[in-house]
Formats: sequence, C-alpha cells, structure tokens
Amino acid sequence: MAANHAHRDDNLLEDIQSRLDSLNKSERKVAEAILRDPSAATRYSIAALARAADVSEPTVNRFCRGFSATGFPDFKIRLAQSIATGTPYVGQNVEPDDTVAEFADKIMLSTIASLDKARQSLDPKALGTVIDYLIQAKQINFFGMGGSASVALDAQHKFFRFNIPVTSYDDALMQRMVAAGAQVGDVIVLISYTGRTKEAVEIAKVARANGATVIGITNPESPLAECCTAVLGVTAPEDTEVYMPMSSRIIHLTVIDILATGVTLKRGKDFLSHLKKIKESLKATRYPLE
Amino acid sequence: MAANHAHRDDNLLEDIQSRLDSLNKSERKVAEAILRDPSAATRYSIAALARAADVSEPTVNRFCRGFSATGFPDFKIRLAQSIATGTPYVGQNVEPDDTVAEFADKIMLSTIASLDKARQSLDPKALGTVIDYLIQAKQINFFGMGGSASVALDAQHKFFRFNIPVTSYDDALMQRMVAAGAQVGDVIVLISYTGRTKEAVEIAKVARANGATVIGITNPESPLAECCTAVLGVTAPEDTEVYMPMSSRIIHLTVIDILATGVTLKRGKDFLSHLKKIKESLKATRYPLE
DNA sequence: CATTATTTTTATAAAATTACTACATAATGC
DNA sequence: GCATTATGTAGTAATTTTATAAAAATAATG
Repeated sequence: MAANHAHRDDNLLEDIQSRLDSLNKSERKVAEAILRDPSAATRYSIAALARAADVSEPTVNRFCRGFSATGFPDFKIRLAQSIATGTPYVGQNVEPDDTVAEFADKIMLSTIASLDKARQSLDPKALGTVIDYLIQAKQINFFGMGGSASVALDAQHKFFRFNIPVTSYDDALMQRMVAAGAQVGDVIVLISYTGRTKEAVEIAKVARANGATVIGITNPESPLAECCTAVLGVTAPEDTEVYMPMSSRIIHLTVIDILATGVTLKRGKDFLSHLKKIKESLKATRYPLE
Repeated sequence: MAANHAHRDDNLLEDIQSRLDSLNKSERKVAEAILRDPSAATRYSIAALARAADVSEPTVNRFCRGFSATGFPDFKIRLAQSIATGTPYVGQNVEPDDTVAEFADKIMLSTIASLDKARQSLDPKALGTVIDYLIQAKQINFFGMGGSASVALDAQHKFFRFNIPVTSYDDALMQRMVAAGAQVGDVIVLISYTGRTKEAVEIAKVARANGATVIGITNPESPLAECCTAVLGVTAPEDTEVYMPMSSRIIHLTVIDILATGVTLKRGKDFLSHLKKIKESLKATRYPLE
C-alpha cells in the first residue's frame, strides 16, 4: 500500500503569522514579504525573495531553517502545500451568518475530514472477519433506528444483489421479533451512531442468545459494542455543534460499501456475471445514454 | 466569502494518472516513480528522482515540461500543491486480489475524492435558490428509487425535525400519486443518480404541471434535470468499474446535509430551541454517557 | 556616561549542489 | 536505410548552502 501522506494540519502560513512578533528585524522582513503574496513566494528563487524582502540570501535561508525546513527549497514545498491546503474551514464550525458558499464548503470539508479519520482508524482485521461472517450467512438482517434507518435500507439494497436473503428494519418492534426468531447462521448487523440505544443493546443480546452472529457498526466504546460478535468501530465525534450535521451516517455507508465490495471479491468471478445481469435488467427502465 | 485563492483545480496527480497511457517508455517510468510515492517525490532532487525512475535527468526534466511546468522545481511545487489539495490516489481501482486493507483504503479514498470533486463543482447559487424554495414549502416530498431510496429516507428524517410536513417515497406508484395531487407551494425533491429513470422524469412533469416546485438532485446533463424548477448537479462518474461502489449516494447525502443546514440557518434563532427540544426528547431512550 | 567586550545579527564571497542545454547516440517506424 | 523520435552524456548555468567576516546590538566595566 502506498505510503501515507502524513501532514495535514501543517499550516506553515499560520505559523509564520503567529511567530511574526518573535522574529528579529530582518527575519520579520522576510516573513512580511512572504505574507504579502504567499503564492508568489513559491515561485521566487532565494535571491528573488531576498530582494523582495530587502535582505541577503543567507538571511532567507536562516529564516527557512527557523521554521524547521531543511532549506529554502524544502520551505517552498511546505509553503505551497500550506497554500493549497488553504481550506481555512477545516475544523471550523458553521456560523449563523455564513454565506451559502461558506457553510456548504465547511460541511463538505468536515465530512471529508471525518471520512479520512475513519479511514485511518478502521481495523482491516475486523473488516475481514465481518466479511467472512457475511459470506457464510444464510440470512442477513440490517437494523438501524432513527438516523441509521436509511443506512440499513441502503445496505439492504446493496446486499440484495448478492442473492442472499436480506432484510432491513427500522422499528424496534420488528427488530426484536426478528432477533427472537434468529437462528445459528443468521447474521444481524446493528447500525447505531452512539451504541447506547437501549433497544439496540437488548436486541443484540436476544439475537446472540439464539445463536445468531451479531455485528455492530457503532461506537467501539459503547454498551452495544460489548455484546456483539464482531464490531466495526466508528468513533463518534461529539454532537455538540448545533449547526453541524452528523457525518457518522456517511461513514457507516462507506463501511457498508467496503463490506459489500469485500463480499463481491471473495465470491469470485462466476458471481460477477450475476451482478452484471442485474445491472443489465435495470437498463430497460431508463432513457438511453443518447 | 473568505478570500479563497483561485482554486485552480490543477490536480497534477490526477493528470499524471490519466496521461499515463499516452506517455512513452521512459516518461512512464518517471510517472510511475512519482505515483508510487508522490509526497516523497516532492523531496527528491532531479537526480534522485531520475535514479528512482531509472532514467536520466533530462528525461525527468522533459517529463516536467510535458506537464506544462517551466522546469523541475516548478513541477515539484505544483505536485506538492496537488497532494495537499487532498485528492490522494485517485483512479486506483479495486483489484480482485487486493487485501482487505488495500481495497478498504481505495474505497475510502475514492469516496473522499468524489466528495472533494463535488465540493468544487457544486453551485452555491443553486443551493441558495433551493434552500429558499424549501423554506417556503408547505410540504416537502423526497422521492428516490432504488439506490436513492435510502437518501430520500434520510432526507425525510432530517427535515422531519423542522416541523414541516415531510414525506419520502421509494416506489414509483406512490410518487406518481403524490405528484398528481401536488399543489402550488408543495416541493418535490427528486433524487436520482443518472437522471435518466423514465418514471422519475414523468413524475417530475406531472408535478410541475400541477404547479409544484420540483427540485432535482441529479446529473445536470440528463432528461430529469431539464424538467426541474431547480437542479443541484452532481456529475455522475462513470459506472464502469465493477468492484467500485458508486459514491453518488454519499454526495447526495451530503447535499441533503447542506440543504438542511441552510434551512436551519435561515430560520433563525427561535427555531433553534425547537431543534434542541427534539434532541432532548431522544435522550430518555438512551443509556447515559456514564 | 563613555568605552570596551561580548553576543547577536547580517552580509560577502566561495563552495557545493542542483537544474538545464546542447549535442550525440540509440531506438523506432516507414 | 533514411527519417523521426526517444534517450542519455557531458558540460554549463543557475541556485542554494556554507564559511567567514563585518556590522549592529547588547551588556559590562571603569
């Protein structure tokens, strides 16, 4: 797997800004020259920047080293990244007087950020285990309540293509009934944001008591996680910000995507033709691509 | 809007990826060496990269010029920006013999990439218009079929909190009935991946004929888009890769998030207390945070 | 308070690294 | 086999870095 790009919140530009006061005369001149037009600075040579700041070249070099760069070229690279990262909204919350463009961008970026976080924290081993369970399943049931109902529905829709009996339920009563009638070989996937919904925990216990495999897509540190056969942990960020939508649904959906893909891959080629057939059968209902 | 730097969607990395086939032997070696570890490439000197790609230095230089850089240093800067822009390894498809960790990562990254693409292409003006329509709505109906059913359901769940009559339907018959009975002041949001589902197009026409506002969250170049009052365009990436899940659902969900947030913001403070009450009322059904 | 010692800051110039150009050779296609 | 394109070699130009010296600032002493 390709090595990961580590830096994310490098923000060199912000760094320069904040350290402006603690710099000496010449170095401040350099800082000011850079801040005056940061993207132009990335195109300058050390000589050009020295001229623009009215200092000598080694001063610029020392300045760069001061910001823990190995030298001027390295500094320029970091500066370029800092500018491109220049999405100042990461981590910023939606404010009541944001313009549409602003809050749309903030929501998009925070969604992206939480997906990236999930990417790093998801345990491939647990994923593998869950995929194995799903392949062996005689029947799969996706349970989600409230905001997770749509995730369960989506999962049903995706797994329906696999020719396995699959259902999804969004009300506790039906879930409890299915759990009560579950057997060895059945898989129940519980999708819950907090993992602290009482009903969900009880349903998980009932299902396990009957020998069913219970998989939780939920907060790993939660009562629900403790009574599952296997858990796919999606750490829930705090739900404090009123205006910020919860991005957990989206992470859950992506986890479903991964599971579905895993099942497809493990099932092998002959199964692929089955998938293609389904795709074909849908074409009749559509306008042609012109 | 905060002085956002002319976000030229340079995406050099994507460029390199896509032009991989049209390169000659040596230049492809360079491209592959860069794609193998792009962030490392930003730290290389031209000599180091030449060695890594097993070609000569001028070849690297020519390669850089081929991507309209003035030279190697300029190329490195652009590469650094492209990496920081947060569109990491795109275009890497899931292969049948990927490990779980590998394909999980690929799916996550491609989802992130398509979200970022959507971020850049979404039209804030259209968003604003749609938000205004939603605020004025007497009733909102979310229609989604097949894979979009879960998105519609999610939207219903979100907008339910706004105290507006809101419904969602996933079967064409019910949708058609609602459309037939629609009135001026009603808003119908049609969610469709391709925008070429015959049923959806007809339903849109019926609803508009009755004076309802029809909003499409769909492919902007589609029959459906043409008969809507307002369109939020989400350009659909090709559905050619068998193993790659469609990320459009996730983009659609995020668009719903943005719309819901927009409605909340425009509704103002007094409305906020209403939202808080709903959140409170949910706590009783949960285990405490210990 | 002036003067000198010490430290810090800054610049000059030389050394080293890095990138580029011109040209030659090899490979490819007609 | 000739024309064209592709690639590499070697030398040159450029840029950056280091070493070192001068200047400025600060502190210390008479």
